[in-house]
Amino acid sequence: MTTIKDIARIAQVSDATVSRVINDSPLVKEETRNKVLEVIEQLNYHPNTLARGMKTKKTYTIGLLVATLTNPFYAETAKIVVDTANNLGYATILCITDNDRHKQKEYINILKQRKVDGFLFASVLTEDKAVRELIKSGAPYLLFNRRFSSCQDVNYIVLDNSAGTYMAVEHLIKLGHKKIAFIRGTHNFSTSVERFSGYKKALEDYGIPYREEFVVDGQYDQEKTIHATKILLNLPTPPTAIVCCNDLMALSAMEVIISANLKIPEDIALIGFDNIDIAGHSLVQLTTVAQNKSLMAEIATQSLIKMIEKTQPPDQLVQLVLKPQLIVRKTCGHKVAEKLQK
Amino acid sequence: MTTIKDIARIAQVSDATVSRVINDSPLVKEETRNKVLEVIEQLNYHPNTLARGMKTKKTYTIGLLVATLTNPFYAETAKIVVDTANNLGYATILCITDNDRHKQKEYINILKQRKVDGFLFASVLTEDKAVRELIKSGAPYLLFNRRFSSCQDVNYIVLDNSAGTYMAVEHLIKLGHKKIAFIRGTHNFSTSVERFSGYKKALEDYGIPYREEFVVDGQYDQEKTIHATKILLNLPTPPTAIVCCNDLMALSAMEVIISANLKIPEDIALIGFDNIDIAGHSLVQLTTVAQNKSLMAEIATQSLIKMIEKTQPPDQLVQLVLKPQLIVRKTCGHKVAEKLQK
DNA sequence: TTGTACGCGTTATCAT
DNA sequence: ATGATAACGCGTACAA
Repeated sequence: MTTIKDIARIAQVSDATVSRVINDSPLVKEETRNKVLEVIEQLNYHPNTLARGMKTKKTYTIGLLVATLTNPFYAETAKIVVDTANNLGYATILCITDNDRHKQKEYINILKQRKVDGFLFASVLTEDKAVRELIKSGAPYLLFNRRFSSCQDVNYIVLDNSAGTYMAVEHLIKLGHKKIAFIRGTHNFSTSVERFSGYKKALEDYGIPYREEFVVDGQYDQEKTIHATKILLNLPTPPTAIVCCNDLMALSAMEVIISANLKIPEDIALIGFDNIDIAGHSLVQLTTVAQNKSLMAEIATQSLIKMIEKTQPPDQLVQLVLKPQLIVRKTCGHKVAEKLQK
Repeated sequence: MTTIKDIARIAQVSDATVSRVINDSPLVKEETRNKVLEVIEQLNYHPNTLARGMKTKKTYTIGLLVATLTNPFYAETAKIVVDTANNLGYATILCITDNDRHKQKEYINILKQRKVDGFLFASVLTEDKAVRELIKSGAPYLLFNRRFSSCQDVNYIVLDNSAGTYMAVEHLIKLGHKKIAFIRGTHNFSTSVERFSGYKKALEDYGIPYREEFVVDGQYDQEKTIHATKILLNLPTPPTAIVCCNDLMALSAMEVIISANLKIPEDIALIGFDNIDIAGHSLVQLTTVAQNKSLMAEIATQSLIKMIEKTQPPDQLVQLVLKPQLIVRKTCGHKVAEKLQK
């Protein structure tokens, strides 16, 4: 392993000079700079980030904590984070929490030991002691996609999830639907909670009574969603439309509806959330609420790094709520048939 | 930031003793050990991995280089790698290469500077100078999923891709198909090359002449696959079956076939490769070649870490070729209609 | 413009 | 069983 000393020896200068060259210090003669650069090139020398980090207290590394990668939303998100961070000179340590508090806590410790410069949480639960403590410790961090239920003093960038489902339900109502069901996600994800509240608010605003039997739990889980959908279909008066907390759940609901020999959208309209790639496939054509994932992930990464580099005043909170967009495809059809309106 | 010295001072022992406690050395009296542990607990002390790495030359970090995360195959793979590594005490730095030589080279340098203990390449091209050099330098590494075209002295774990398409084509032939097309992937991915050779071999073994016009380029790209499929459908004598180099391409081909008002499998049978989640969806029901991604990723990670920890003799190559499995679903149907057989 | 010397937090070697 | 000290590779204050 070649070190700064090897370079110094061969270039016949001191370690300090080599260090200056590496760090683009202006206090070095053009001539010696070139001589040093030459040797660096020759020996294919690369400074040791660890040693550098010991002095500077900077590792140029961030930690990204996501619940899962099998949900395309997080996969796409992670890609943007890694790319953006890399462009700004930061490496990304990936941690997969499975929505498990303990795993997340463990990962936080690992990242702390590795002295990462900042923490990017894509999937916090509605409350989390370990994350709160980390925040209190003053470490640069940012929550995105999901946030706490109480977030006054917390940095976050999220979608206006409530507005998203509101638009979806509104769209269905304008299509003539009155019996609109909702398949919920997990109760301790802010996305899920907020999407549910948007559903309720839209019903309320349009004077449609809230019916408890139309709200079932899918918990972002395939099995549970299948079960929940079956319950909806077997209701004495089943819904004419179903809004799902995300696309993956809508996909599962779709399977149940089809195997019950019902037609989408003729018998049942369906709307998802996230606009994952497959939702646009001609076989699927899922109406859904889109969020600009790339933008969110990019801004999140940039903001975090600004915080790290103190470009942004440390006491100033980052709190951003992005607007969703309804993507109308085939699964909610046009006007609903008269017979279903009753 | 609390360091080993703080602990030592408060516990009234030397740094060395604290270090011994941290590293579970037997050479420390039970009494003092407890005293130290208590202080560690109190101050919530965590050893600095960087400083440790400086001495031990071990960072307990690996680099994972994947082409993309938007392909579910890599997303699932990355999840397993991260989990497996974590269980063995290693963190994972994620790098996304976009199949770009230069990006990959840049990432290799970044990882070298960070002194990662090993490199896991999920998506090398059929040849790559930067990777070859890394290998020559003696760093622990493992190629998986894709490998070089010439691999005598290289560690790799891959699927028997050739056997995979062979099984697919064989299945189609036994169903009565004779006009079987193949949509190729990118020429400099070993997966693509090997899958193509399996296609050719099956035709040969069953005495079906190879037809150049039946082989088109999809290059693992949506647009290109759509274009390629259109070409196939517009042939004077179009194929009765299409084998795609992966599921994502099959999904795209499917869109074209459907929008041409052709039926799958009645008019055209379709087979993919990878068995991504969505392939099993009731709307899709794609026949495909499955590989045990999880197993491959897990073995790969474990093998790499064995190499790092020298549990495995360093001169012994890891070369593993896993067997694929044909998953028969609806997109290739039963016996093909007489009229198509001609 | 350049060099010397120290310290970052830890482990390892040598004493004791 | 424990402590003092050097070393890992680098950056930087200070001196020259």
